Amino acid sequence: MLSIQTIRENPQWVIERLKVKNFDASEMIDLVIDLDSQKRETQKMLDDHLAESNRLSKEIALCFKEGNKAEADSLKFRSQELKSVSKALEAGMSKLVVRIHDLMVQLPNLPQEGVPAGRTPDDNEEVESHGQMPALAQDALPHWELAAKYDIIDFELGSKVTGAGFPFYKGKGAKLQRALITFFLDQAAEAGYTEYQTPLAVNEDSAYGTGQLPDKDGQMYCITDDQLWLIPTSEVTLTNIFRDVILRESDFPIKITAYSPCFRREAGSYGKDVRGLNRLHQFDKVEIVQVTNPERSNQALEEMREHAASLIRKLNLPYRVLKLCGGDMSFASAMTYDFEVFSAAQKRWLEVSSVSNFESFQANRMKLRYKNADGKSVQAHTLNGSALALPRIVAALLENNQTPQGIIIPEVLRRYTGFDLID
RNA sequence: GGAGAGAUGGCAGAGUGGUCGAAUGCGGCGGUCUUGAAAACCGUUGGGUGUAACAGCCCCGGGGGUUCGAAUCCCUCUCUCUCCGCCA
Repeated sequence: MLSIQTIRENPQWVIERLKVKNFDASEMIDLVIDLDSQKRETQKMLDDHLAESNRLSKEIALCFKEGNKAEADSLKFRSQELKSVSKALEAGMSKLVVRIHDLMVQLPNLPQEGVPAGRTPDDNEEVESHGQMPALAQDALPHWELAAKYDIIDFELGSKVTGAGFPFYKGKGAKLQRALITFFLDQAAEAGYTEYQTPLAVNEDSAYGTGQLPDKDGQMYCITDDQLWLIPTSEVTLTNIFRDVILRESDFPIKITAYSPCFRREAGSYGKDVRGLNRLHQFDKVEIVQVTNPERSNQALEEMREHAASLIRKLNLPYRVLKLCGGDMSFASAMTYDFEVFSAAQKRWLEVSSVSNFESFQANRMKLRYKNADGKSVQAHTLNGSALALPRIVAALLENNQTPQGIIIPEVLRRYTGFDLID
């Protein structure tokens, strides 16, 4: 959520910035500003009435002490009158607060100056590419066929036991999953991230805090009986650790990581996008999160970008990094890099990581602050990124590393898998 | 799941209707003393909103109610602890 101060002080600038995200905010901003000034006016009146009530109460107490009952009764009467006015003002206030809030949560985060304008993924800007495209044989197989051939992933069994998009991993396939998770976590630890194991479900406040609610609830699985949501990423649990927290500047940078399964409904997806491992309802991911002060957050973003890139390099996969255009960025992000690996048999780029700086957008929502040098509490900045999401990495590894003898396991993973070939 | 107890400032812990935003202790910060440190002593020390700065207003787990007035009384929710049951 943007801060109301930003909107108050610079409405035109906010509108301009949001155009980069193809969001026409002019009407909403006007309305917010109007409601906000009404709110402030009402607040002032209400405060004055309350001040008078407080004063009268003290006077009444004094009258009782002096035994002046008649005076006390007349003051009581006045106080009651005041109170009914206060009640009306208060009702008006809370209506305004709700209306303002409802509008505010609909405003996306402002993209940074460097974010390219654009509407579709075609407008994203490639900022880095690395690695050789593998030269595969003519009869190279897509990963879902390789998975069946070597009996390492069973999609049909998942469909039977749970539903489409919930695969079983089996034998060397299961071990490969475990190896990747451990490899990613070890690398994160080496980069200074503290490992967490978090709950896999969150309450409504948390889902709201990172922005999944109020309007992205269609993407999450909900446990209605207990009003819990399955996490779509451990970003939700990791970031909500800091909900309603006031940190000290010396706590920065906070760097934390977690492996978790992620649950996504992915309503509306279809076709080749959901084939095999390309898009699942449950998948594994190692997430990295940083909380830091505003001055350092872009530096932190670059550091996280390099971390994700180094993982892909170590796995020997060809990849490219895209700076997302305004239209392709998420609601909450101010700057996002996407990482795509090339999955050679499908001949497709697959997104395996997304690293974002949310600046104070999430922090404002969840009241995450820190005390700066002046002793003022100000909003911290939050960032997160995948490091990395497993299924598409597995897809690319299977496809790119296939040989007549079997699938070759990258050097760095062998100490974790205990084997160097899937055959 | 059943029975009971509780939730107060960074922590501990007073406060059961009227200058209580809250005693006291610890911790933190500043100072005196010291070559330096410790100890001792003195001072200071919650959050939010608002203002040019004051003032004012709100906050004693969350929400609602009673009252002129609520940390204190009532209702409700959440959480914690103790005992019993069940259980990886």
